[in-house]
Amino acid sequence: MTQPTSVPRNDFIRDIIDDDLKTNKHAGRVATRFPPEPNGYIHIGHAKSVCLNFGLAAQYQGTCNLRLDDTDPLGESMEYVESIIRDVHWLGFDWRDRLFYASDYFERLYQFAVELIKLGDAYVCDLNADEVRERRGNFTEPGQDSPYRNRSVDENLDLFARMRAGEFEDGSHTVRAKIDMASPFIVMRDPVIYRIKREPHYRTGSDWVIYPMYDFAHCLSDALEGITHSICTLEFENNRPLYDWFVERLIPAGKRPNQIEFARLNLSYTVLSKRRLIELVKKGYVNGWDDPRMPTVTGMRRRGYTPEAIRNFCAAIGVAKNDNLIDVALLEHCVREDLNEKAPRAMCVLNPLRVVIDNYPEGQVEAFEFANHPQQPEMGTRQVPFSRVLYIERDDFMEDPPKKYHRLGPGREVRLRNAYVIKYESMVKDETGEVIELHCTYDPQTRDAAPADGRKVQGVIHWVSAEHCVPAEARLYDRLFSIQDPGKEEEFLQFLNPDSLEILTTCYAEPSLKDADLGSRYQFERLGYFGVDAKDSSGDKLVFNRIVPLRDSWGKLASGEKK
RNA sequence: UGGGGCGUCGUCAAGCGGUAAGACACAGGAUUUUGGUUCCUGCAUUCGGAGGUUCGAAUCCUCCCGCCCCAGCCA
Repeated sequence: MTQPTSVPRNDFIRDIIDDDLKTNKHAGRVATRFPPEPNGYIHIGHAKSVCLNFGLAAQYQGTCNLRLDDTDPLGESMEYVESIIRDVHWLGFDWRDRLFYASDYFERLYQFAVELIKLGDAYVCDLNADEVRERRGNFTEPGQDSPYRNRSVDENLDLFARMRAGEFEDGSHTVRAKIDMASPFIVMRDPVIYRIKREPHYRTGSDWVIYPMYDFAHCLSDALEGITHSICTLEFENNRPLYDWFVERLIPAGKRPNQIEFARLNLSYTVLSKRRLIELVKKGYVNGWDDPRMPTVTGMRRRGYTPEAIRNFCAAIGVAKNDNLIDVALLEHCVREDLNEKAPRAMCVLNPLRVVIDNYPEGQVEAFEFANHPQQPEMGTRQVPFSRVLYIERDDFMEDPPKKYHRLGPGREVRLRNAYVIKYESMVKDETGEVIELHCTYDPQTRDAAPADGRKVQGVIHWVSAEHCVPAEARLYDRLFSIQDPGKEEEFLQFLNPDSLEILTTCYAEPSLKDADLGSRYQFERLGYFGVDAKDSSGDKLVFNRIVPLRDSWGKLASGEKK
């Protein structure tokens, strides 16, 4: 597995690390970690964190662990763990043997809590959740001490052991850190560090009925793994005093990790809230976590995005502390930039219109050899048959074309890509008045040359031989949400774009695509980009996903008209 | 409302007292057998606002304004 060279800009974090290195704070080490909770699939927002953490480690010749932060059994599963492992690998990062689970630390975390109790810094509280909330105070008023706050160490130790042994009901007791009920940091008002929860854990089963809370588990897990820089998102800034509080009490100086926060990714027209993505999947608005409309890593993979493109995107957006709403156009730019270079070209007709070349010999077939890429001859060539009857894109003909339209219409000429210039002769309509067939003539001299008389033919359209083309299943997707920032809206489902419905249609591809390498990507000239996805293909059918959505609707995409 | 953060082009983002990088987007133009690509060109006299310090301020000070986060036994 290659470690990507493109890392996000991360100046302010680099400054911190450089400073720590200078003062020899962590004995010259740089150790980071990517710590997702396995309660969903990772998305483009996680990718930013992955690139940052692994990128920083690579930049400083340090290490980056993959840690599953599985301290709340509710909603966590092995399926999610496996998806995370797969997706981080796919993105191009390698943690070698540094795969960890917070759940592997349950015993050690328990011992840390015992130690904290012995220090007199934690106690067992008999208040239930409602009672705790009532006594927490609010932004302007301090909270009140729990009546159980001053139990003896021995009593606390005994109670905690009995919590672990399952003697108490769920929610009846907690272990709380004894800090300050009047702290302006709400999180410091005697936070719960252990709760009773009879929920089977996907890894530890029913071994435990008590589970550590994030604030307690995370910092200590970092310390246990020797993490030096624990990078998380901005909303944890308020938790940093608590992070430090635990670490200062339980971890020797010199081995204490530091938390650094950066702004999470927000993408226009995209929902990145895990809670909401789960809702989209569970309620069936999409076909699953890997639906090409999902902003998940696996969804983007099925849509034809490349790991390189995603990494470049993460590098391009930078890392800072400003709240942001990145224009999805930047993501699409990165995808285009990468695919433009590596995607072989092909022709395909989505909405066919039959064209008969009247002066082309009946039964004749020419096998043209086309370059797979206009700028990269090393990508080779392919054979494409040309014959008397072709299909062209319906939008490439207009009965009454506007001024700037330079494709086919009455009295017009157009070039068939890589082949001849053809001239319109007549059209055939059905009883409803719809054009169902065009008759044209071709100019045999124009195969690899401009018209001899110097006349200009501006339009170039794609085509496929009716007799030889292969039908394929095309899946067309538009963006899921219609407003720029659905992530900010409570009722985000009402902003589902009606045009985002999966469109299944038959397209007609050139025959060379029958042997297409499923899983690879093609750019369909004059159509935009499509990916070919192996996972969803059946038999010898081809499945195309639109990779880069153009701004407008599908109709405009095919016609490509400006304004 | 108390606290924690953040405010530089439409969107991101450099800048760290010496006179506003870059990217995307957008607008022109050139090349082009993809209306693609590529290639030029343009795009913040100004850094949330107002004062102040200084020869000099986006950078330092003061006040004000705006946005985000925190009152889960979620992470």
